[in-house]
Amino acid sequence: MIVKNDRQKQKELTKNAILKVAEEIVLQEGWQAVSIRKIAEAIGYSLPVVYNHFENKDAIQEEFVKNGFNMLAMAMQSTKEKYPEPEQQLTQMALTYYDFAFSNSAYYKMMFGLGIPSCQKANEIAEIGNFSAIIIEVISELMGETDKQRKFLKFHTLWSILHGLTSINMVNLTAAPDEMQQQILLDAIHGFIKNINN
Amino acid sequence: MIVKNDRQKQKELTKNAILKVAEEIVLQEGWQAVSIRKIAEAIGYSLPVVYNHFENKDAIQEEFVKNGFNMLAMAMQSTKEKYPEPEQQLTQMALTYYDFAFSNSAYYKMMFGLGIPSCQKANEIAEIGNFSAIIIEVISELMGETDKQRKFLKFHTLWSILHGLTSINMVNLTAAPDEMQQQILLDAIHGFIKNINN
DNA sequence: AGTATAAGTTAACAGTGTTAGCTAAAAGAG
DNA sequence: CTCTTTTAGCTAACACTGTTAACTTATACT
Repeated sequence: MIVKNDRQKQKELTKNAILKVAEEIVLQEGWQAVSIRKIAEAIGYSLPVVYNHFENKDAIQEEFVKNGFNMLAMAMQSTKEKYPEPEQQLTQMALTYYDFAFSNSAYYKMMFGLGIPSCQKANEIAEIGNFSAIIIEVISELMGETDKQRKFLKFHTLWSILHGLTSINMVNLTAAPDEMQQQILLDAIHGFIKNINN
Repeated sequence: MIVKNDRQKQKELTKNAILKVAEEIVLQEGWQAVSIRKIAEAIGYSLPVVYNHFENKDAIQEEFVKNGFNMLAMAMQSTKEKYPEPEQQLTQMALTYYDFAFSNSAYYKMMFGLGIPSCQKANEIAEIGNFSAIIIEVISELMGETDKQRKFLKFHTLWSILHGLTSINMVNLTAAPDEMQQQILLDAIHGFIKNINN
């Protein structure tokens, strides 16, 4: 029925409204500042209405994690298409990764916060699979062999390097100067590519 | 006075008691399960007494971060002393790092949680300096030159690799099989050492 | 028009970090 | 040994948090 569609449409609308207002708070004050009450007030409904669209607060966070991985995957895919050579692609994609993390640090923190609630379910998030696939594709072109497991291993190594650099700078543990950071990243990627067939 | 010493002694005693009970909760249920009320009840005092020893909850967490870095530094130093060759030392120290992170994951999460509260003050924590020094020492021996900045750069790269591997496995994002993980780590360290003079 | 279903409400439960204000005990001075 | 000052500790409260039960109102269907 048309009426039923209207209902569903309305439901999606308020669901989007919830995510939108949540994002505003996340970007301005971080995830810890998001509360169900703030969301409810902002969308003009009473508190329990939020629970009609999300089972709990963690479910909202999960949406941000998925969204974040999609954004990251799109950014890297777009960078990849700008360069012809795999080596160049990978290097530039690494810079894109780093850039994404700091331009969208609120998202990045939610995606990788070690206290992530859905820790067990993290490997079930499809969006991460898409992200992985994009990188593995480039790695494949750089590697002579085609052993799936070795490609996955190399992907895992690369991702670790990227995330490690990013997160250590993010918590500002070493306070490396700004101009040094890109150098470190390029140094690490260079080493990775040089060693990709070992 | 002796009396004054007794007072101070008592104060330190309850401060240690607070940290001890906090650690118990952290190890069993994680940091998010720690509450000031639980601590107060466990040490047999009323709630505000905790605030006589720590300015706020974040101050307690900071203690864990410091402690964690000391434990990690000691473990790596101890491993280092077991091997004569720098290359061997670095490889084994990497394994120790990884092992520490998963044997003391509650500590590790507090040390590196991206939502770390004292984010700005993180570079002021002296314990991190000690930890850095131990690794930089080994790197120095592996590097021909002695440019301080380049050594720091290499240290930063290595730490990023270690932390990246660790934390990505910790949030279980890729679900790499267990036997693969050590291989990845060794692969990455091998690449790092091979490239250390580039 | 009357009934079943869904939407939205208020109010409460069980927590959280943090602080103001009071009381009881110990320390220092006369 | 008493009196005053300092300190230790307490109760109670504030302003929040996520989550849920129970009730009301409005919509849809027979």
